[in-house]
Amino acid sequence: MDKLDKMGKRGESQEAEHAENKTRKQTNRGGVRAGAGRKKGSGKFGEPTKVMRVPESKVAQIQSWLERQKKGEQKLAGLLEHSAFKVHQPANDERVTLPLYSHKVVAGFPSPADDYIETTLDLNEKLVRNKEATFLLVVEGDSMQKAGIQDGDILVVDRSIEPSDGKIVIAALDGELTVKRLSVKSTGTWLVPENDNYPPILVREEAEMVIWGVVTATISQF
Amino acid sequence: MDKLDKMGKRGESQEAEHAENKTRKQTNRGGVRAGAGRKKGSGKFGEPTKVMRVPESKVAQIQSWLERQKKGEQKLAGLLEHSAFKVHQPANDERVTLPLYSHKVVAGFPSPADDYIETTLDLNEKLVRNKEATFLLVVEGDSMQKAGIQDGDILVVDRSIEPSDGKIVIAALDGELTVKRLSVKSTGTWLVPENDNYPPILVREEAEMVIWGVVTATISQF
DNA sequence: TAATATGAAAATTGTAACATAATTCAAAAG
DNA sequence: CTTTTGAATTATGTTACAATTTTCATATTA
Repeated sequence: MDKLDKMGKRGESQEAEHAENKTRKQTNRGGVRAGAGRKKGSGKFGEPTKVMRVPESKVAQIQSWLERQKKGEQKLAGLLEHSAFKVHQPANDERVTLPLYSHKVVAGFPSPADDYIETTLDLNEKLVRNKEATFLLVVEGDSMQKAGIQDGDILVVDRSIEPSDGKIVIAALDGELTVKRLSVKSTGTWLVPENDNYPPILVREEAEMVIWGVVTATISQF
Repeated sequence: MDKLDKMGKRGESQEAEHAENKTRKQTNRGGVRAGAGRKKGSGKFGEPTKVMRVPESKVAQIQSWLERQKKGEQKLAGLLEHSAFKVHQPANDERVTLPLYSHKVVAGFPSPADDYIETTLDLNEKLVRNKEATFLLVVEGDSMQKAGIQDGDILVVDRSIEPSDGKIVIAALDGELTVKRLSVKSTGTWLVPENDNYPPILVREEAEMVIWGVVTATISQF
């Protein structure tokens, strides 16, 4: 209704103008100009779009996902900028050191005496080489069980380490996060679980894989 | 019906002359029949579809996701793999050093970039509850492999926690230091390895066992 | 009679097309 | 100089359409 009304109004006014201005076109504003008109990429997606056919039941999910992707990309961009391979020395103001006992030394001695303290260790320093490029993730699933990565573990992920063959990586494959061992072979790039119940995943050319970082440690809490 | 059709067929040559078939094309095969044509739901999605406009860069991901959704029900294992991360409980500590990302699985369409910074976490605070009573040990051997404790791991041991049934403990049994799961049964006290290649150890009355502490975490570095 | 081939009907599917809607900016108006 | 105007241009949701696929009663063949 509204739309129809607008159309009608526009048509009317044009007719009126036409009548008053004796057959002269009234285009004395706007018009053909270089740079006129809406800018490309000014839509809500910021890029060209395509129409695609999807099952009815999935429409809402996809729309929701696209919304979240939009917001998330901004945050991810910020993260990438922020942790772009800059080495930063961790402040040692709150340095916590713990006694590290050597298994060999204490073997045969049933009491924990201070004499057997081999060294002291700060867990942050031990586990975090590059503070600005490191983040933590919690694992769900057992696909890396043989590598000692268990369900519920906290992974220490270093974004400044170059992903290479044999490294355990956090990979976003077609938008889904997984932890797998990266295998770069002549047969292609593979994401290999360390659990016989799971098959290796071939990263196809058309797939979109983003490596978030390399896993440097895993922490299991009991 | 059958008979009528047959009659029609037989009168084929006369169809042009006699208008028995009223507006029927002179089709002698196929044609309007109850149950003719493609069945509903026979498409690749098995349900009605809609067209929607999406950003070009997301087309491949959505298609890939739809593919996996389709055959997703078949492999539960694969499904679990895809949601390899869960939300981690935020630490209630004020002090923060490392970002802890969480991966929320939203309505089956996970978005790795959505609200992924859950909190920040200090590893020392996360792993050490009682600093004065905590020490670290380096593991030798694989007797606790199934518990995720590997050779070379760093164990976080808390001496202030009361050893009890089911806890993983550092025990000095007759002068030999081991890490085992403590099992207190009616049959006696046992030190149980988590590796089928090692037998449980019965702690005899006359044996001298000293529990050094309870293992609260294990750290594997790659 | 049984098995195979045929082709129209019905549904699917990818993409083009269309109608608004939203945005932009130079020129006109104040 | 500031505000208003409106054509130009792109974006967006939906419909339309042509090509494809599937189905099955019937015709044809064996």
